[in-house]
Amino acid sequence: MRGHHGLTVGSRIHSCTEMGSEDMEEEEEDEEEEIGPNGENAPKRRGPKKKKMTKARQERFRARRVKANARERSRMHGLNDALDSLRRVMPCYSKTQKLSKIETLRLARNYIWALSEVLESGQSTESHGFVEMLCKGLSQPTSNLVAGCLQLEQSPMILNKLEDKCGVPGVGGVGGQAGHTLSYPSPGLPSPPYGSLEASHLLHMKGFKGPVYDNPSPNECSSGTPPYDGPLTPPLSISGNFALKQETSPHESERNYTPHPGHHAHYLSSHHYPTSTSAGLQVGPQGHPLFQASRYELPLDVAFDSFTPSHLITSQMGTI
DNA sequence: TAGGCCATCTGGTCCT
DNA sequence: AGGACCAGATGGCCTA
Repeated sequence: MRGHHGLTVGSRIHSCTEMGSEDMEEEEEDEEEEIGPNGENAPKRRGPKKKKMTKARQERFRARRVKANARERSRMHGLNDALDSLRRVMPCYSKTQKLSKIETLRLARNYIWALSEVLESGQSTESHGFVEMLCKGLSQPTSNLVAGCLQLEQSPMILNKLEDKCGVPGVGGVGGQAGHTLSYPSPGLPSPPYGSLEASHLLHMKGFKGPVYDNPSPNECSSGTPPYDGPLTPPLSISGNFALKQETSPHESERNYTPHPGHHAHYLSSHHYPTSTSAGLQVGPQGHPLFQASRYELPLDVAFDSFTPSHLITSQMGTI
């Protein structure tokens, strides 16, 4: 069984300190008589004798450990690079305000799920359901971010649609209870600082030919991962491949997810969304999670334009 | 100060 | 034997 650990914290720490100490050299080579739980002599330990930890062995062990640490580090860096690549093709991408790892994975899952639904059932990417799918299971700040990106990109008509469906006002033009109002001079087109679009994101809007990698990691190339060069391929069996029920795992529900403060660390303080309820993320008839946010703010460089479902779909399916 | 997130170290396990 | 992968532990950073 891979990854199973029988060691307790104490024993591990103990073994660590032991390994690092000079006492290792004094490790007994002779086999002691072990006493069993009932006082009887326990059978002598079988297997190869524990080799004496000489200075040389200790040094070799240390060198091996250092090498292993370096490998592990670069492995994790590769993993993080891959995660970053994933972030870049997510509905919302911000260089300064990165989604956490877990939120990135959740959003990715939802994104695939939502796009699959679009392809299978022809559901509109601007529909309420699409937003719901995207936000399902995400923390409130993240779902707000995603929904906010969507809102920024969508027309007032969509906002109205959401209003109608949710029975709550859209985020864009409603005065917040807290006195913070996010208003857009021209709907769909953000005013500065939202105008700080990155070139890669502009591509989403004009003839997008697939996800853009700003700076492909050498690790990804070397790791044998082929660069993305085609349209997203929906799963053949959507219902079968995805847990459409979107059940929250016991672990997840136990977590009682709390928004990470950092998620809005760099947001504009003047752009808050109104509070609706603090009931948590509940997608459904009772309302869209977007509007249950206690607060919503956008990061300065949020790539709201990268989330343009219709652009994405049409560009990846139609223009290729 | 508590809690969330992250990077790193570490030892165990599996695989080549 | 050595590398990859995994998960636990730990400490740092940040924010409410």
